[in-house]
Amino acid sequence: MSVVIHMNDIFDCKLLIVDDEPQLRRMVSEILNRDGFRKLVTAAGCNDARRLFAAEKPEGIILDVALPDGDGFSLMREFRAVSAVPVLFLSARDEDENRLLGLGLGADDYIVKPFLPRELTLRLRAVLSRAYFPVVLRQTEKPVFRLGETEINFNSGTVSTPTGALTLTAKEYALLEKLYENRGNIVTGDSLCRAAWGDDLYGYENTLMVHIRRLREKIEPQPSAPRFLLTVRGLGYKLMGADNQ
Amino acid sequence: MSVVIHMNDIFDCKLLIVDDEPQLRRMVSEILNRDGFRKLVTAAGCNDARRLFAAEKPEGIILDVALPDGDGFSLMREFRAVSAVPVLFLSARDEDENRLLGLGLGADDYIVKPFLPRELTLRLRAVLSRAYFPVVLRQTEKPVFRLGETEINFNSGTVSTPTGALTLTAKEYALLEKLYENRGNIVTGDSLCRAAWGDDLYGYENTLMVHIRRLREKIEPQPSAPRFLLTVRGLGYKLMGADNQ
DNA sequence: AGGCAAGCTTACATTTACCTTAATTTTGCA
DNA sequence: TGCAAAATTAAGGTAAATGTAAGCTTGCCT
Repeated sequence: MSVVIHMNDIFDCKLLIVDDEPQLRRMVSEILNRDGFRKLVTAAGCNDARRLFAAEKPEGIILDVALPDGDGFSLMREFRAVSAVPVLFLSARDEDENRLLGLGLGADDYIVKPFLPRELTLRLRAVLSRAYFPVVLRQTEKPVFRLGETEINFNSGTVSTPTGALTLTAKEYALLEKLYENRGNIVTGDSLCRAAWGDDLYGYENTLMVHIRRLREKIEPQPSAPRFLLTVRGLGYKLMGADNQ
Repeated sequence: MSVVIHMNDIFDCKLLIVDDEPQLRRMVSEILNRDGFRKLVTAAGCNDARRLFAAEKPEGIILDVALPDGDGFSLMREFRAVSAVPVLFLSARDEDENRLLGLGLGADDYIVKPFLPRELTLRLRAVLSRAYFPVVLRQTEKPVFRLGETEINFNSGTVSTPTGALTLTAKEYALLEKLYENRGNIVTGDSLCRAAWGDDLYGYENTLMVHIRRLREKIEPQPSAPRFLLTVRGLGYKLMGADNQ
């Protein structure tokens, strides 16, 4: 449980993405956003990056090695001169790999393009965890989510209703978290399964439904007539956002 | 911001699995299916594979090195002569490994049997990602689409009109998505059917019309006099683009 | 004009995806 | 080890989504 809470706080980090290719900027943004990072800032070049670094004070940087108006290595040295912000490099070819290793710049990690979305997220999480471990421990506040009369607290994994407080089980927590991250949007059953059981599950279709049912029993005033956790027949499930979309 | 609710990515790739052992065919199919790949075609030998390659036009191939009526290497050369389809080899023994590496055939990757389910999926995903990088990029964006007063949100699968919000069913979603992807252009009835029912549909002509009608009821202010989802007699249907083309 | 084919509409039948409950198995913990 | 909580499996039920059919309308061609 504590691990989950710890991970959740990593996602609050403000990240600066520096790449000259708009496509790649958008892709990285989408991957990270989809995987839970909410505070993303992008820069197209060194000058942009310097300005945003000063203005936004990001807590993590994803940095392309090759930039049109300079290079990632020297940019990182600048940043490192004034802050210990963790940096994750994106390098286009293996040849950069040697430079990264050899220069001993203190890059926290690097990824060679093309990369798997999952890999980016995993490495970034690792980098941020290492850097902010002591801080993160203290920063255990996560916003409470309201659904009508019921309040969901992801820090404690509890749901408080007018009739009392309940605690979520591990699977319930995982499912609700995934739904919450995509609140307002449809989440496929497949996606939910992966969130709760990982990529390698071989189980009955029904299992997910039973868990959804139990979750509804905890968060819905009337589980049989759900108002917040809706099923979208043929597509998946959807948790209502604050704006009821 | 936008969350991909469909598997609009590498999981949409049609895959051809070539292996002479029925057991292995089934196992690979099950692993891939379980991990999210939905379009799987299997072949028992070279001839089968050739036929299916021509008929199905797979977007990825998993190919056993040893086949009863030929060998995987030459089969791949044939495929590669006419297409850049990514190929993932399954080799029974380590000795094949040297050949794979040495021949420089351009195999995208290979796995030595026996392998972990997870490894197969991961390597395949990597192979497909590399191959379809630009395609995947384009498909991950799902902005909100406006048609006059009505707004279509593909993320939440909802249509909001001046009189309230409606949700799309699975078939309606599939059809509208296809029309949206080709907005401004005519989409044949056949193409729409394939989008909603897959390649193997046996049904009444009428079915599509009924669904189009239902869709119109949700997105058109006046379903009987459509302004956005037009029928093009003898050809198909057309969804108006933002510029009403 | 009139006939024909393509498409529309409506009501009804059927299917399938999902729900529900309960029994069974597994897991976590003392 | 044994108990309690959680997770999974299983079976039967249900309604929304989908499919079917039959009669109707529209546009096109001779």
